[in-house]
Formats: sequence, C-alpha cells, structure tokens
Amino acid sequence: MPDVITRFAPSPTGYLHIGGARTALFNWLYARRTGGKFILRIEDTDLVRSTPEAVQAILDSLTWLGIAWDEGPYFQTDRLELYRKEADRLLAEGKAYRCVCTKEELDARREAMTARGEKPRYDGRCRDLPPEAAEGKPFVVRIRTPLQGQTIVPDLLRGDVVFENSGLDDLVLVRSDGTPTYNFVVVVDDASMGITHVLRGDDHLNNTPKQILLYEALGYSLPRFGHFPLIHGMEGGKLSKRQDDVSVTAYRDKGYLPEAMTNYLVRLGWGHGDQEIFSVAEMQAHFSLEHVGKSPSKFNLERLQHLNAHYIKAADPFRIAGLLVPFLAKRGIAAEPSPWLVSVVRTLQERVRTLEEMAGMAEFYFRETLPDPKAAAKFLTPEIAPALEEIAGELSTLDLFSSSEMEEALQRVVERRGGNVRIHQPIRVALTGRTASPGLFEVMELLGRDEVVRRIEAAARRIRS
RNA sequence: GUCCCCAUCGUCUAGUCCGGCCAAGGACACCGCCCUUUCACGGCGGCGACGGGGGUUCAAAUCCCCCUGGGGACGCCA
Repeated sequence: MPDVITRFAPSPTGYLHIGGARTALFNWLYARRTGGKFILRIEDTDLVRSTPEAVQAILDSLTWLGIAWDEGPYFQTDRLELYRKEADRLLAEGKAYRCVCTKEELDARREAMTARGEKPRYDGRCRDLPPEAAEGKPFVVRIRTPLQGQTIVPDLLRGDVVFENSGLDDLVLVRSDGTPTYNFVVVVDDASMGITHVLRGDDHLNNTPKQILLYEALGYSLPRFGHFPLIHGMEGGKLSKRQDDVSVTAYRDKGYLPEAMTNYLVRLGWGHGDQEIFSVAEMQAHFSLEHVGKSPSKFNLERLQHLNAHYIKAADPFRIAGLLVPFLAKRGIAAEPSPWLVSVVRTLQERVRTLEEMAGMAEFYFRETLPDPKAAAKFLTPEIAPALEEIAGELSTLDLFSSSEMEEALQRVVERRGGNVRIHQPIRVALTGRTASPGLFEVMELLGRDEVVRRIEAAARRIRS
C-alpha cells in the first residue's frame, strides 16, 4: 500500500475546465512526487445533469494533458449498493434520520431566514420524528449534526480552520428518490478507496467540517485535507464562460500545446524558486504542498501564450507539422505532413504563439493571397514595377534556386538600377501579401522558382493595370 | 445577511513557517536600444509592489490586533 493515495473526482456535467485541470494536475503530481497512487473517480450521482459526453470530454482532456491515472475511472453510480448500506447503518445507529420536509417548505423557510439576516440552514424540525412518521411519505435522510461544540479542519495549507457546529447543517445524505448526495458519497468513497490526501479547490473548505462529522459518524479515520485557492477569471471572480475560455479543449482547439498548458497551470499557485519552465519530469520531482500559495490567482492569457510560444519553438518541427494539419484544414487547406511542410513549419516556429496563428501565417505558402491594401499602396508602386519585372526575369533564368543565387540575382538588378532601389519589401508583399513574413529567401525557396516568378509578375501586372 | 478563506509590481510569483543576507529577486505584458531584407527570435536596459493603521522588537514584507479590499460557501449541485 503506498503512503499517499490522491484522487481527482470531477462531476461529469460539462467539460473539464481550467480549475479542475489544475486540481487534477496537483493531485497527480503530488502522488508522483511521493511515489503514491492517483485515482480517477467520476462523481455522477446527479443523474439529471451527468452525461456520458461529459465523461468522455473529461477523460480526453486529462489524456491530452498527459495526466495519467493509476486506477479508475470509478463511477459512483456503480457503487450505489455501498452507499445504501452505509446510509442504513447511520439510520439504524440513530446518527441519521428521515426528514419529510418538502422542497417547497424548505425553500420558503430558507427565504425567511435570509430575510431575517440569519445564515440559511435546515431548522432540524424532523430530527426527533418517530421513524413511523415517515411511512408512506417521501423522505430524505439527513445526518444528525451536533448542536454544540466545534469542528476543526486541519488543513495542510492553512493550518487549523475552526467551525462552530451550530453553524453547520443537517446535510441531506440520501435524496427522496433514493440516490445519495455528494457530501455523503465523497466521504464513503474517499474512505473506502483509502484516499490519504484529499486535495481540492477552496470552494470545498466549507463542506469539510460537515464531511469530518460524517467520517466520525461512520467510524472512518480521517484523511488529510488540503484546499487550493481558486483560479479567477481575467476580470476577477470565478472563471466565467462569458469572459474566459474555461475548458481545456478550447485551448487545445486554439492550438495550445499540452506541455504549455501544464506548465502554465502548475505555476498558477505553485512556485519553485525562480524557475518558470518545467518539464513534466521536473514538476514531478519538485512539486510540494508547502510551496502552494494560499491566495487565488488570476488567469492570464498572455502568460499562457508566452509559454506556448516557447514550447512551439522548442518542439520538433515534425511533430508540429503533424499537429498543424487540422488547423490548415480549418482554413480549407488540404495539407499532409511532408518534408516540405516541415520546412514551412521551421520558418514559422519562432514567429507564432499558437498553432492557429501558425496556420494563418502559413496560408501564403499554399495559395496566393491578395496583398493587404495598405502594404500594396506603400510598396507595390508604379515606380517599382519595372524593377519587379526585371527581377522576375532574372530569377526565371536561375537553375539552382538557392538563397545565395537569388540574393546575387537581386543584387544584379539593384546595381543595374543605380544601387539604391529598395526591393525586398516589394518582393515580400508580392509573394506573401504582407509586410511581415519569414526570411525572404526561405520563402522563395519553399515557394519554388516558378511560383515566385509568377507571383512577382502578377504583382507587376496589377500595378500597371 | 451569516460563516469561512485570502492580501508582495497591471498579472504570475520568490522571499513569510525559523524577523536582520530585501534600499524586495525572477517571469509575462509594456517602453527603449542592439542584432536585422520585414516580422519575429535573441541580447541589453527601463517602468513597476510589501493595501492602511496600530502594536511587539535593537530590527518586520516576514510575528500579533483592527480596518479596508478581494474571494468562496450557505441546494434533495458537485
């Protein structure tokens, strides 16, 4: 049995979002770092909102990120028998009770409490109902929370957090349809799976004292708890779909590399001295809970972009070429990984931040695009047309289409025309349609002599007409 | 409203646990300069923070209290 067993327990109600991904990453890294085990468990007890598509999306995202679970995925819907048994035990021992309050009644009471300025909570009116009173009526099972005393959450990151039991609710353990609720199953599962470290988002800190009470009621021993600060959106507050891209897949589809994503996420809330770039192996070697910060961090796209640019530069161009194909396809360009594509990638690698940008910048390699009007107005002027024609002529006579040959050909034309003709930018615009591009001679080489001559002649013709 | 958490450059953070090495370091972004056929890459430099107030101490970014600010939770969601 390993000393450390962590888990990631998402609910399959949507895509894996950034915050969840980081929680998974931290749990995984902590397990790896300590030689422990990392379990994936799908919390699908909300039958209404859970979907198989969401399960698949979560699995895909984790796999894409390279976060590999050692066990699972377990599904809570496969374990209902266990929860039922534990609920019955609590009932039999008097540690839980049946409550026949209806949802409507509860809502009304909650509203009244809020209006009175109290913390809305269950008032406990079914606590001492004789069991027969629930006969024939729909009921939920609630835990009997102590009215007095305190519950202390020993948090790995924050130290002891003290809660007054009087402020805690009699949580619903089993719904009226017989299905168990989150706070109940999470305890039963974490205990039965032998989870040693429950590491999760800060939003669960308030649940933890209630869960501790449940651990005690069930006679389980406590795991260690640690709560990570949340990731905020770019405008502050929770990540919102409106302002931020929240799903991992959204970033994959925009052309971010998984290693950029994990590197970005691991540095959100965690640091190792001044180091910014982490390979997975380095993360696994250095990750520790002591260096996880306590304050929330804001999601910052520019940083992610910078890291992605870094990893694109560092990546094998063969791999990038393969990844680029679908991004080209999105622009209607049918390309296949080829030595030529790899060369194209090489010219673009240090100029882009995402694969999407790379595809956009690569477009001119595949088809002639009309020059940007401003660029044309500045560089494709009537005065330059004769020089362009002359250059096209010179280039078309070349046998070897190499950088040095092209450069000499251009030089000959420039000298013939008095030595001070600025020719590079006009050619660039003629070939790529833009004023910014990879090196001119690299572009010419990849385009090939005939295409280069054709585009330069076409540009000259457009000027004259 | 009640409860809980948090607080170093615009942002991510190092430093905080074990006060002095911090006239606060790195990175992103931004601004200059250099390199250069353009753009980028790269190099060099600049801008820029301990939220406020009280303590404790010879000494506080570091410890304590209050305030302020930010966030989270209050479901038959997870």
